[in-house]
Amino acid sequence: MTQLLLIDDDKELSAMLAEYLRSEGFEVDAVFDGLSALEKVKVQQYDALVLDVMMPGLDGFGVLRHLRGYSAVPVLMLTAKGDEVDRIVGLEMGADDYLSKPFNPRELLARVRAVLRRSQQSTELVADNSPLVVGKLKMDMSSRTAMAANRVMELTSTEFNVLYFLLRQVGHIVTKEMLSQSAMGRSLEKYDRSIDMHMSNLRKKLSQYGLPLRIVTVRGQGYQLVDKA
Amino acid sequence: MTQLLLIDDDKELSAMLAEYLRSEGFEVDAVFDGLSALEKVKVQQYDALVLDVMMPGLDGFGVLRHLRGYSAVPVLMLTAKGDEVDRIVGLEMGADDYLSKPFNPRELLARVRAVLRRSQQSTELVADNSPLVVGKLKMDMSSRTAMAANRVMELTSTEFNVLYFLLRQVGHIVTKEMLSQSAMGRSLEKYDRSIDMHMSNLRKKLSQYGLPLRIVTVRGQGYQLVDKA
DNA sequence: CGACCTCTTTACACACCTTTACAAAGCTTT
DNA sequence: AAAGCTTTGTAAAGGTGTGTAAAGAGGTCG
Repeated sequence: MTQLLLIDDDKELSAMLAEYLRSEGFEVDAVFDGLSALEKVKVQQYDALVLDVMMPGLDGFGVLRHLRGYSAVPVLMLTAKGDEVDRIVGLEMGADDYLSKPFNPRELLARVRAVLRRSQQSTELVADNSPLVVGKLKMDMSSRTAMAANRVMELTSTEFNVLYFLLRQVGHIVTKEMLSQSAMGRSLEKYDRSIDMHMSNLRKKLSQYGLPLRIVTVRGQGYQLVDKA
Repeated sequence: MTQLLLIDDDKELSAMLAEYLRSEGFEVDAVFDGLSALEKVKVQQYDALVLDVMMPGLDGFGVLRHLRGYSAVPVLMLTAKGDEVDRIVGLEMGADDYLSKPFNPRELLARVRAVLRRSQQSTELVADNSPLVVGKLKMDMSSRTAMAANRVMELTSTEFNVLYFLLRQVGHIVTKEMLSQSAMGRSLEKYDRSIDMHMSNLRKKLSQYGLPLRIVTVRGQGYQLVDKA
């Protein structure tokens, strides 16, 4: 069953949308403010979020910014202003799609489905552990080996995890928190510089093996693997 | 030419609205009952419908329900004053927007345009990070690089974010609040001058790389990127 | 045990971002 | 037109985040 979380302070609209989405076969939870949403997401795994921008207290952008520090769950944003700029701000902050209020519920349904379809495609890649290839770099999770143009890369275990995670998100920013979780299985603590050191070492190895890949620092946000070719 | 169909049993109001919308550049047909409306849409393709709920015979809901069996044409509904239930029923049945009577014709115009814009937008691909090109400047989010006529621009992370946001809105004013949200991920606080400093630095770099782009200040409102070419 | 490997922490330099401070420009009030 | 207030431009100071060498802390293996 596909689980959705609806976050909108307009309770009447929420109820209506929830009912409509349930009638289409989704399991729907609804909360009416940003903080409740963050709490909900902590204890329950959702397939997608429908998030209103305009809310008292923590608004939609705030929720999204917080969320993107540790989660890649698909988010569809709703905004009252039919304003293109809000849409772009949202998308740049990591929303997956956008719908301006008022909207046709059927369009919401179509977009929720589209967002789910897209995320499904990328999680299929995740679930399957067939080799991941970008340019001259090939990484195989099942044998935990990395090949740089047919040459085996000598990577430590953590380096492998870090590079693998970066490679899966090539072209996108990943936060240190995400890297810490996925490569070392723990939360990032204050003054923890491990990730930085692994990055430093990985950069050396990338150039040492002549790979046209760069690890770009995005100050205050994280790192991004870039394919120069 | 954009084609509209007006459906309202009030002939005097219809005539007035039709004339007003024509003066704004639309092609407008008007009918005065639900059945005529359904016949009209069978033989003619409209870009949007303006549909009154309260009509003798087949009312607006009836028209909409029938219509949605075979058409996705954008529909703007006119409802009785402050009738919340009508609004919800209408949206649930697939209306794209609603307006309560009596209304300002200019608001009708704005909403018709909004509905048209949305219906056009909804087919566009969303969350797109393909390179953005304006004149000699090309910015690519997936590699976080900016090229000034084939020369890589040396930009800091935040400068990149700011310029990217300005570029997406080239020719339009963007507020400092929006810039702060999209480039730094936080709200603009009072006495916060960071954006101003980034603008100052970006202006230096734009001229340093010989780009024919100016960052224009719009006092009290924000900034605007202008292509001089 | 010591030699080796890996990961983490420390330490310092540097780059980047924000704040401060003041000058200048623009708008409003008198 | 002058005075007063607000907003903006920008140099410089201050604070924070990042790069990386080196030392420390565990672990494994002979």
